[in-house]
Amino acid sequence: MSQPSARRDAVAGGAGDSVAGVPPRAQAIRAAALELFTQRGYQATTMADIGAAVGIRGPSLYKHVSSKQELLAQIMIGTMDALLAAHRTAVAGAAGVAERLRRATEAHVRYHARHRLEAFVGNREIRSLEEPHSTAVLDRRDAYEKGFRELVEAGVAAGRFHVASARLASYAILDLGMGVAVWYREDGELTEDQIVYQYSDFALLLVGAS
Amino acid sequence: MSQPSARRDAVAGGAGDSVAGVPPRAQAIRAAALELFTQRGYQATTMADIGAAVGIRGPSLYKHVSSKQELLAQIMIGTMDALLAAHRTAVAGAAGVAERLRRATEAHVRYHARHRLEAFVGNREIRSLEEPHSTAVLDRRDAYEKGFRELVEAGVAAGRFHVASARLASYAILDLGMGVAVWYREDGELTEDQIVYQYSDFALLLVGAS
DNA sequence: CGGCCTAGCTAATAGACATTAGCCACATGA
DNA sequence: TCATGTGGCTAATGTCTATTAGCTAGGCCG
Repeated sequence: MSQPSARRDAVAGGAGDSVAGVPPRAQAIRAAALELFTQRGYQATTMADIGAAVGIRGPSLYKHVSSKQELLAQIMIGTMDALLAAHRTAVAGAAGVAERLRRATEAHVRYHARHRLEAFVGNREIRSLEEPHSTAVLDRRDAYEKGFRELVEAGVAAGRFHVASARLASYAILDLGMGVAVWYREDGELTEDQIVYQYSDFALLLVGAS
Repeated sequence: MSQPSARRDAVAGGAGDSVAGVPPRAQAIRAAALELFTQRGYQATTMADIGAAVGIRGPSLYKHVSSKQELLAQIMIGTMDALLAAHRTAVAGAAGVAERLRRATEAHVRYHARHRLEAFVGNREIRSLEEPHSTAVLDRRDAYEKGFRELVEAGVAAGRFHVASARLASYAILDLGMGVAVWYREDGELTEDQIVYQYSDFALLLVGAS
């Protein structure tokens, strides 16, 4: 396998990051909601729980956010946008289809490790989203999957990759990353970089990169 | 890669199968619950929904099952037992560590395709389980993961596999199968066998089988 | 025929929970 | 000093839901 990309910091934009113009209290609420949604799930998390996590009562939350559903929607749409942005940045300016796939996989896996809460909730709570948020997220998800599939197809067309089904290979690579969000821990036995590079190697193996 | 195993039918025991001694109405209820839990999630599914799916009212369900929680627990524990049994059957009597890993992966992926509802719910609703069911399922899940990890470790010890981390490789293989339960459809463009064999090849590639 | 079990029903029970209403303390700035 | 906006609180409100109670029709066994 070729060398991993040297760019290790191209992933940002998670729901916990501070955003200009958004009051800090609202940020803290979003962060607490993210944590609780991850641990208990959206439906099992009450507004009182979220309030308690930031030291206030449930009803007081409405001074900062408009509804529980909006909290979820912001997390999920923000996550998909960050993921799409990371993908585009990773792929841009990479030479050759194998290098592009490597970079895309690195960004994918890195995002799922570094923002595992967002990614976890993003993957599991689509059913809890109401319209129009639901389609907003599904559209972005489809676009993201399409990006990977086209990368694989381009490699096949160029004779550099060898797969029975481009769709199957891209699903496999995406599923690998999503798994990371489930089990990754910052204090685990493997560092983020180790996982990112291993999984990128896996991706190139899967597509039979020559 | 070597030839896929010829055994294509060693996976059974899903929650929808008829089981001796369990009245048919209870079976139908379990099947309906499984479908609804998959589509909407456990919490979002009401007893009235499940009742409607079998043509009766919510409270009438209690003539057949003892609680909503018991419905979930039976699905999840039954699923894990079936998965463990399929794994043991697949591995038993296989010659060589690569063949054992291939068979185990085949069984894993085949179960997740053929019983995608059970597998889907089994993966996503652990948080909805109450004790002692929760630990019952987690214990089985750990045992299952351990089975794969030991397979990979045995291959490494025998000098047949080459991985940086046996744990990472086994997580990757397991995650691949779980992904199948999310997107697999019987009428999709790929048959169950195509997916099973492709993914088994992927597994052997991932561990660098020689 | 007549009792009884099965499996359904509707009505009550009891508790959550998101969200709204209305009140109050306090800081800030004129 | 005082008017005002902010951000908290408690107390409704209205709805939803699992589960239990109590009733009934109908089939099966004597």
